[in-house]
Amino acid sequence: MKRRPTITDVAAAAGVSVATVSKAVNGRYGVAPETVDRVLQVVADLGYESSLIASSMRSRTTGVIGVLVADFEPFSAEVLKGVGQALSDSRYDLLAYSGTRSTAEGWERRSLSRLSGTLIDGAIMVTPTVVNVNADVPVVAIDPHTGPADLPTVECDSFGGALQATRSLIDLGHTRIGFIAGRPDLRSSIARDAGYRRALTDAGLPVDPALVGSGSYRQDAVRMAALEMLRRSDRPTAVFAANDLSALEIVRVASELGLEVPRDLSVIGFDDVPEASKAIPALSTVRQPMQVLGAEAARMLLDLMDGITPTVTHVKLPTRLVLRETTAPPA
Amino acid sequence: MKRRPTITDVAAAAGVSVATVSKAVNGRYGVAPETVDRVLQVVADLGYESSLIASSMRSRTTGVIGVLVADFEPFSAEVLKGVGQALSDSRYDLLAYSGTRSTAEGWERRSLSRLSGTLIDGAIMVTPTVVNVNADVPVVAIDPHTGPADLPTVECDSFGGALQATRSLIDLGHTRIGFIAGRPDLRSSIARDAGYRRALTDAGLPVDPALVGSGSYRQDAVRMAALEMLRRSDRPTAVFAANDLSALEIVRVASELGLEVPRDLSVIGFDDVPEASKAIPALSTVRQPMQVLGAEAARMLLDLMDGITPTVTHVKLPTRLVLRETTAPPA
DNA sequence: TTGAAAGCGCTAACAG
DNA sequence: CTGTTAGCGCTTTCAA
Repeated sequence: MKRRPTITDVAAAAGVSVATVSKAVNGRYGVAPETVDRVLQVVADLGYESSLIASSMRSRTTGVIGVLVADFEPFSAEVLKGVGQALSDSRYDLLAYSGTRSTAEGWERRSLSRLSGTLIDGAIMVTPTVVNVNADVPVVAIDPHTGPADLPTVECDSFGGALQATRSLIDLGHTRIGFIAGRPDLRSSIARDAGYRRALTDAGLPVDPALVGSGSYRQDAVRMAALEMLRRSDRPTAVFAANDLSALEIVRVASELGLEVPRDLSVIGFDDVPEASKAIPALSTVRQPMQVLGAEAARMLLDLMDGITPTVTHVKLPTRLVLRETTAPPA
Repeated sequence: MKRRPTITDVAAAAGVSVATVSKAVNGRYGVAPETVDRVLQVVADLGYESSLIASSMRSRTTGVIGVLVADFEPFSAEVLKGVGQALSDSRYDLLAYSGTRSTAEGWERRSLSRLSGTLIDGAIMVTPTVVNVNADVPVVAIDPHTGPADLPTVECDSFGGALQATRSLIDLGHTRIGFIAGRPDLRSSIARDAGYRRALTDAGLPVDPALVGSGSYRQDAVRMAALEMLRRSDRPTAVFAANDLSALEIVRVASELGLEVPRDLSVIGFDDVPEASKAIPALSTVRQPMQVLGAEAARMLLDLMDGITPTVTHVKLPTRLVLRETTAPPA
């Protein structure tokens, strides 16, 4: 907890000006070799490291890529791993930022604004609520907001995944199938909702509004919706949830209500976060390649930053149904 | 990609000085209510957000906590989730930083130096190689470097875990048990090594240097060590690896060599990262509570930043053996 | 109640 | 080859 040495300290100790230190440290032309040596020696002695912040204020470029997330939950964590891997042999540092303080709508707008222009050379936004941002750096969105996307985006086939999940429930013999929706502002959530409805309709089953709850990916909202749905006398025998964390919460609620999964209730989630397969019983779900999502976004961003106009600006990756222990025919 | 508005833009548009804008935005005393209103209106219109970087250069405090990792691999990702959860209802933003560019020793020294003093109010370093850092903010280390730690630390019982893992192999009937070591600069790696040796010694088994490889947690090094070890005529019938990623690599190498796991070779890892249970065959491992590690560190850091001297500065959490599909009696 | 001015640590002209 | 100077966007005295 000693005070960090600044460029001024180094300059003083080396008996040169701060400008010379800057040049020496950054390997700029026009410094005598012996001066460089002396400066670097002092740098080593003092353990000096240039402040990323101060440098970035002047030099418009920092070699840092930012990943903006609402929260460090399992989904973002997986995406982050993918981005990290894709960037591991690039020359960029990686900075992940979550504005804990502003769960409010528009967090990414704020975060991006605060970091861009100085700290980061490019950004990846994960499940942004707002798509129309003003940054002075290239931005790629993963699983973006609904509405016109002027941003390059990477997402997965939510409609197809939801269709498949719901169909599998139907194939098992379920006819009363509930749905807990996700964040209504995300394009992917809407697609999952649509996939669910389509599967029912295709099978000639009615869509009962009483079996559609709004969870918004928030634990408390999911709990409330699940409680209401499962307490009904005509409760569903299966529920499809728009993401795994919601599905896991439903399983919890079911068990509190004395319902056994999957005997009394089948549950399918979406994402296949690590927590899904670790749960007891292991959660059936729709796997989306989260790490690939991140890696793909990183690749696009890298191109963008190199001034390359990407040929594909909207990537959609396939999903796959993974049936585990929370699905069974109705009792 | 419009240019981000700065405080100067706001000032101009509102017809006041930048100083006034600053005061209005930050709710300082001494600004006429109507001026405040006008300024905030312009702020909203322009979509202005103060630059985190510029602010942090002047105001010694930012409300941001930094987590410094070498890489966004599974272990750090889990830790990050824990930190995020612990901080979710604090007033702090969370910033995770990985210096991709400097895999070199001392990355955390550099990262910390570059971020602290300006950008972050406190830091958590994950598996730092260097423990003697000069930051001007409080720092907590997770799974730290060996050597005298003047830093508060959080880690798990690596010795006990390794002991248990190796013993379980012995109990299965194995007598030739290999070990692929981790990063020799980490205290936890050394403890795992020691636990392995102790288990063998306790059982009256010799420690064969030919069965101890150095992996350093790096895939290529692990591969080489595993290859060498498994090609021997007197190859081990079981291997304990200092972390899961190493163990997974060993399984891969074994299969390339035509050895079937666990029939021809038992493997146990350490950590229980999500990838371990998803692997085929599912990896037997020593579970360490990675998220709790992160949460615990966050709690300590919060105290430190509040000026509270923590009563316990070195937390050690228990581990638990999780036997899955990569362990069996020797053929 | 407001604004002018200094300065955080650093880089980039430009002089010397 | 080196130092002086001028900011980057912001906050904070201190006068007006």
